[in-house]
Amino acid sequence: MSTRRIGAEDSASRAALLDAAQALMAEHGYAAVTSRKVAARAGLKPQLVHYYFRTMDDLFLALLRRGAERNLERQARALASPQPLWALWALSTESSGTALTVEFAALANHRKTIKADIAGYAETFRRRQLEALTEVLAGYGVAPSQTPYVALVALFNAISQVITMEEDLGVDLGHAELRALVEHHLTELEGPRADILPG
Amino acid sequence: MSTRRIGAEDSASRAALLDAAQALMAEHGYAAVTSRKVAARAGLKPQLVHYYFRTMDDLFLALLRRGAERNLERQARALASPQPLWALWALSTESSGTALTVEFAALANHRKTIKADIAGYAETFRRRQLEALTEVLAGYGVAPSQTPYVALVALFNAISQVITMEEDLGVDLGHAELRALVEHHLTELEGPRADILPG
DNA sequence: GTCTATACTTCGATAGAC
DNA sequence: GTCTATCGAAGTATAGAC
Repeated sequence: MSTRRIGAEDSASRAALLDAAQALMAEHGYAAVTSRKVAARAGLKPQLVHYYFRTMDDLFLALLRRGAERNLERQARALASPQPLWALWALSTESSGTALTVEFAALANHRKTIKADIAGYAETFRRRQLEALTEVLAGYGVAPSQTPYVALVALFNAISQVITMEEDLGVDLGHAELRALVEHHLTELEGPRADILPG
Repeated sequence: MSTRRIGAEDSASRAALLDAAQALMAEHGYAAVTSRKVAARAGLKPQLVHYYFRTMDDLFLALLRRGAERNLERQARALASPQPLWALWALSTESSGTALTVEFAALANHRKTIKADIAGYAETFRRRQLEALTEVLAGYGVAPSQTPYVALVALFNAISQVITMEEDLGVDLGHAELRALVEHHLTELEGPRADILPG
C-alpha cells in the first residue's frame, strides 16, 4: 500500500503548500485546511497535496515542525539579547502567532498523532526558557528559594498566553492592569525597556 | 427560503443532539461535529439535525449558550460559597471543560457569528467574577490600590486556564510549583481549604 | 410537531500519465 | 521527480411525507 512516492523536501511547490496551509489555518481555522483549499491558495492542483504529504496529518505535522523550529530560533535570539526578560515578553505577547497556537491546541484534541508532537515541542520550548532564565534571574539576584524559577516561568507564560488569546477574541478586561503589573516587575529587574524590536 | 419549520426547544431529540454534539466536540474537536456524526451518536437520522438547528452554526450557538448558562450558574454557586476563592479555584482548574473551551476558542477564529457570542459570554463571566470578588477581597482586607482587583482576577484566570490547558495536552513543567504558589496565597486569605467538592 | 427521501457539494486518497 | 484523471465516502441542506 505505502509504496506511493513522495515529493522532495526542498521543492518550491511543497513550501508554497505549507505557506498556504499556514495562512488558511490562521485565518479560518484548522478545518479550513483541506487539500483543495490549500492547493487553490497555492495556485496548484489539489492532488499535489497528497503527493508532497501523504495524508493531511502529515501536512499538519510538517507545518508544526517548521513553525516550531522558527519559534525556537526566535526565542533563542530573545533570550540572548541584552534585556532577555523584556525581549521574551515582547515575543510572547505578540499576537501574530496566537491564532495558530490555538488551532494547534484544538488540533491536539482529536489528532492523537499530532498531540504528542505538540506536547513535545511545548515542553522543549518551556525547558529552554527555564535554562536561560535560570542564569538571568540568578544574575539579577532573584532568590529561587522564595519562588522557584520554574513557577515564575510557568506564570510568565500563562499571563502572556492568556492576554494574547483573549485580546484576539476581543476581551480585555483587566489586561492593561495586568500588563502594568508585569512590566513593573520587569523594570525592577531589568531597568526600563530599551526600544528595540524583537528579532 | 427561510420558511422551513424548526423543532420545539424542549424536544427530547433536540437535547440528545446537543449532548451528542458536546461529547463529539470535546473528544474529537469541532470538525468532528458534523450532522451525520452528531445524529449517529444520538441514535437519530442526520436530517434531524437540520430540523432542530437550521444550520450547523445554529447548533454551535445553541451549544455555546447552554454551556454558558450552566457555567454561569456553577460560578455563581462557587462565588456564594463559604470559601469563594477556593471554590473558584477548584472550579477553574477542573479539567472537564477544558477541551470544549479550546474548541470554542478555535471555532471563534473562523465563524465570525460565533466569535461575538463567545466574547460576550467570556466578558460576562469575567465581570461577574470581578463583582463578587471585589466584595470578597475587600472583606479580606486586600487593598485595591496596591494591585487592582481587576488585575488579580485576570491573573487568576490566566493561571487556572493555562494550567488546565497544558495538563490536558500532557505538559506540566512548573505546574506543581505554580499551584503551590497560588494555594499559599489562598490559604493566607481564606484559611486552609475545607474539603467540600465544587457544586 | 416530527421525521424521511433526496439533491448537490466537497473531501481525502490512489493509480497511473508525463 | 512532478503532476493529472478519477473514485468512493462524507458533508450540508431542502422539500415534502407522516
